[in-house]
Amino acid sequence: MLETITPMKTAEAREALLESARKHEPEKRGRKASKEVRQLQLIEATIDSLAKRGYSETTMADVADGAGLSRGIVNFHFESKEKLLVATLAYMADEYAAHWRAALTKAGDDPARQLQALVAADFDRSICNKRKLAAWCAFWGEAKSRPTYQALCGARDAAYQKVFIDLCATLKQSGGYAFEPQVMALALSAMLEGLWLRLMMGTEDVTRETALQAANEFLSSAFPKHYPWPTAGSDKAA
Amino acid sequence: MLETITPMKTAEAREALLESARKHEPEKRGRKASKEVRQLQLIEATIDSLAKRGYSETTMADVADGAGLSRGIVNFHFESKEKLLVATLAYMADEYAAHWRAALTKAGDDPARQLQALVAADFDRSICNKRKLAAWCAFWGEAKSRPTYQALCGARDAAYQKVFIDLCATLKQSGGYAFEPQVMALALSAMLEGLWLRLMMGTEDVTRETALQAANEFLSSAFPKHYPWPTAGSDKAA
DNA sequence: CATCATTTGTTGAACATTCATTCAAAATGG
DNA sequence: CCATTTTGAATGAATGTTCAACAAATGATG
Repeated sequence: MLETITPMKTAEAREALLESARKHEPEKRGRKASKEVRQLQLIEATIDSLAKRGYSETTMADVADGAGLSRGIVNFHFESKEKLLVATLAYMADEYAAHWRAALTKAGDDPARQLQALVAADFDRSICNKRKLAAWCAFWGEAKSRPTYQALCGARDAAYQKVFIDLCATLKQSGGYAFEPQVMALALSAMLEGLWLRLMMGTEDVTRETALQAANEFLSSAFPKHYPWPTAGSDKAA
Repeated sequence: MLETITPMKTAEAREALLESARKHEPEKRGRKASKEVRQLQLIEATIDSLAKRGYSETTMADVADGAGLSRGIVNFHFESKEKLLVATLAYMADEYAAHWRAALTKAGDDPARQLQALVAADFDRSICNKRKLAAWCAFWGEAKSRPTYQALCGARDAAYQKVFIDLCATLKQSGGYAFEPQVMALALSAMLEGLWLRLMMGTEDVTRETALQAANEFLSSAFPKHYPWPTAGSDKAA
């Protein structure tokens, strides 16, 4: 009955919703804009549910409730639960890709800066928060037995792996390192994902800052000429 | 708290039971297996189902069918589906811990050998195969919203993290490295888990051998004095 | 050893619940 | 007034659990 805007969940979700709405619809055309906004609203509610209840406990009813809408609405905007989840994963993959590319562009032309920027981007607040990480992990857990998820998660990796390999090869040239670029790139990207996993679990006292620190120590170890260790002069409290 | 029937047997006795459990008896039904064997049989069937269908699609009926038994049997040996899954995770965690400790013991007293042995153990065939990795990942995906899973997965990490830290600290001493042991240990363990994730996905051409190679390159980068790079003479297949 | 009683393990159908989907009706907006 | 969107109850399928009956092992008794 009351059509007042239902209170958006987190400020974060609201921000993402509005930003995406602007991005996808530069010139709002009434009905269509409303439709897209509603879809994003449902996708955000899906991420919330995945983070809060896990994949296996995420229900259509919970998504609809989370969005403050009625039960049947999801099957109207998305044909089925399966398609809603695929759309959610695609949304997160797109968001990640955009963030990743932006970081790469912003880093300029120096390969060393580029690599560091890509690593740091993985731990940016907008990408790396418990809510999104939990959703990613929920999909990972199902990816093995779902080709569609596997493809979307795989696309996330494969496209970036080549850039990592090229950067490793370039730095190897200029630094005279002994590693194999392909192998080192695999180790690097695996470590980034592993740190995400650790952050998601959240059992230990691993924070975004700690994780980024670990990633940077990896860079200093693998590319000492490009990322020199901080000198003893700086503080190093345990 | 939930101390289900987890017989702390020796590795040999456990292996014998497992072998009996894996055996598929085409003979007529009837009780011809001890309680422990039947439980292991059901746990193995659960791992199969998790690997084949994923967590959310794993049903009691599928587990029973996979074990070649009737529908109601699981609720007899395990009280509920939830407890079956907890027992399965506990079983895998125990198996991993035993394998890990055995590798550490077998490595002798040299810290460098110990660390390398622990890394290599993670990619041993008995532990690191698609079936088990898929099951692990299925639990990871649900761990965020399930304290019990989180505790069991967390125990897997926390106990070993300290050993990693100590080994890193020791090697730092003898090698004069600049890293912070805690941070390097985090990077190392995260990379190992990330490689597992990559292996599980199985999209790229990442094999157990490739993954181990990446882990060893990490060791060579972080501890160059202890794990020197292979000279140009050795093979380096792409 | 034979027979019976008891415990233990197993079955499969019945039951209750949860949940995705459908759809007719109502609401909304142009 | 028409097209579009939303609602909420109805529906049917899937699934975890229960349970009464049954079968096999074990033990007791003569």
